[in-house]
Amino acid sequence: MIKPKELAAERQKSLGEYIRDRGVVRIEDLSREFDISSATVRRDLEILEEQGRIRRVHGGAMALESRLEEQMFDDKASIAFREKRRIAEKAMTMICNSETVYLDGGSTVLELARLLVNRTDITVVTNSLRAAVELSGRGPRLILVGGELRRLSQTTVGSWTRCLIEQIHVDKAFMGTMGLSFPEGTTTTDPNEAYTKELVMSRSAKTILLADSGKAGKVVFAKSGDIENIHTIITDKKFPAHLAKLFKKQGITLEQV
Amino acid sequence: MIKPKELAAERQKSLGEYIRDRGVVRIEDLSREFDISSATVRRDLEILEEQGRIRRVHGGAMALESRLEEQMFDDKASIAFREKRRIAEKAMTMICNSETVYLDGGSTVLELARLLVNRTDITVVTNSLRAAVELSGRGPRLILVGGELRRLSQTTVGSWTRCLIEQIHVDKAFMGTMGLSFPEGTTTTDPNEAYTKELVMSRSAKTILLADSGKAGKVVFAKSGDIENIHTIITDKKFPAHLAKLFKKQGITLEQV
DNA sequence: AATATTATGATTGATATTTATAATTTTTTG
DNA sequence: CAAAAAATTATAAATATCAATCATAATATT
Repeated sequence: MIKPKELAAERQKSLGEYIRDRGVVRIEDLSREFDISSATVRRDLEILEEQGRIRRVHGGAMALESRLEEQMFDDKASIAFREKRRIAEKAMTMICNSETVYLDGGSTVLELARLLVNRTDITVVTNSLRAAVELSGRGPRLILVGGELRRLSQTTVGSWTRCLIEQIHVDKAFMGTMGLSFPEGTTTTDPNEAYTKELVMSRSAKTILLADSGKAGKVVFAKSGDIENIHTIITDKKFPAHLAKLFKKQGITLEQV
Repeated sequence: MIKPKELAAERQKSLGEYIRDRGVVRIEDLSREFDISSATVRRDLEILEEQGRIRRVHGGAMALESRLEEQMFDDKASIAFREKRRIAEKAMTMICNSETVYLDGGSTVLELARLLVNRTDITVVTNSLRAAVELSGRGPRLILVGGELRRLSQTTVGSWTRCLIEQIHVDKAFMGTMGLSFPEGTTTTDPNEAYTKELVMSRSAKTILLADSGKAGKVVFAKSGDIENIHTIITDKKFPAHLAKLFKKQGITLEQV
């Protein structure tokens, strides 16, 4: 039985998938597995690298999917996905007709964005590229906040964001966070991101924090918001009681779903 | 079993379906299966590719990945793909080290974006959501222009875009267009989009227009740029000679690839 | 029926792809 | 640190595919 050689383009696709599956492969293996010369493997890898699909290393190639990004955004697989969705569902009920809302970055807020694809009555302002993509096809009127894209969070941050945010006013801002504690408030890893968050909260009538209990008590590098600026926190049942008490004492509405 | 010879158009339809079913086919197989010469197969494939129904590759043809997704945005990316990619490749050679470039919307410019995934030395400013997504993983420093998202083009437009664009200055702006004619210049369907385009061109040292020959002589609703503001036009060989002459007389560099 | 138009298939020089080999670079090992 | 091993790049030859051309067949037009 003579197996007809694969088409070059077809083979390159297969090669890419093969590499994605294994993570790393040596040229020797690819050459044997696909029954092509090492020169051809090299040329294919070169093409795949140009397309940004893989990264070539001495002796072979690596799959090029930033594990960090995957973990951060590998939607359904992430831990606490259920909690996050319930939190997002609760958040949605708080959006009234023809309101203008702000959507921050983070996986919980992204869940909220997904729930808004049929809300054509509202206006969404966001600095989250992922949220924007979710809502780009149909749904709310969508306003993107410009600025430099921060790769890790896939949000626009920095001084450019000011130009637009300073000119708007939203009814409700739905914010994510890395850490939530008392009395530090909300904290995040990147100062630019923190700055943008504070700015948004200052332009919003109400600030609603979406934070699963995993964030409770955590403090990371940069402060992104004062306790006083938060109106509502939506979290899950596992949120520590002592923290809940402290926040309530501050006049914050704390919803546990 | 001898089939009565099909009509050309009919056969092309069958060919298209055959390719969609298999995903990938080589010309040899199509020639045998449909009992036509390889020359005819090639001609048919050329037509099918022009219509954006398949993608031709060396040795055969491939079905397009996700037809549904593409059509969602009224995507013209797959028609005249070859011309568009060649134009984009030419455009890429014009981007020098550590430059800052602007990427407009449109399928040709989107092709250019795809070629920039490994250019970590440059900075890209764009109002195109799709270009942003292409470059969001890795590659150039990426700055998004904020504003209201126009669904059809997937670009941000309108007065919000001003806040950021007015504060920047780019080395080269790579612009798309719906129509290109003389003496009208570039035209597009949406006035907001036209406004944003003009603004960008005023903030760029050089404006490079990426326009396949299908745009030549077309005039649509809103004027998006004067002839005088264009420095270079990159188009394909089929660009009408009389228009080419006129543009060159205006001092515009016209590259036909 | 005569003619023009278009489609097809064969031919061929031009391109593109693959492989093998030699030269160079990088990595490993003693 | 240098020699050996391995991998990459560069080059050239062999092969396969493509695009242009032209003669012929099929179809449409007058």
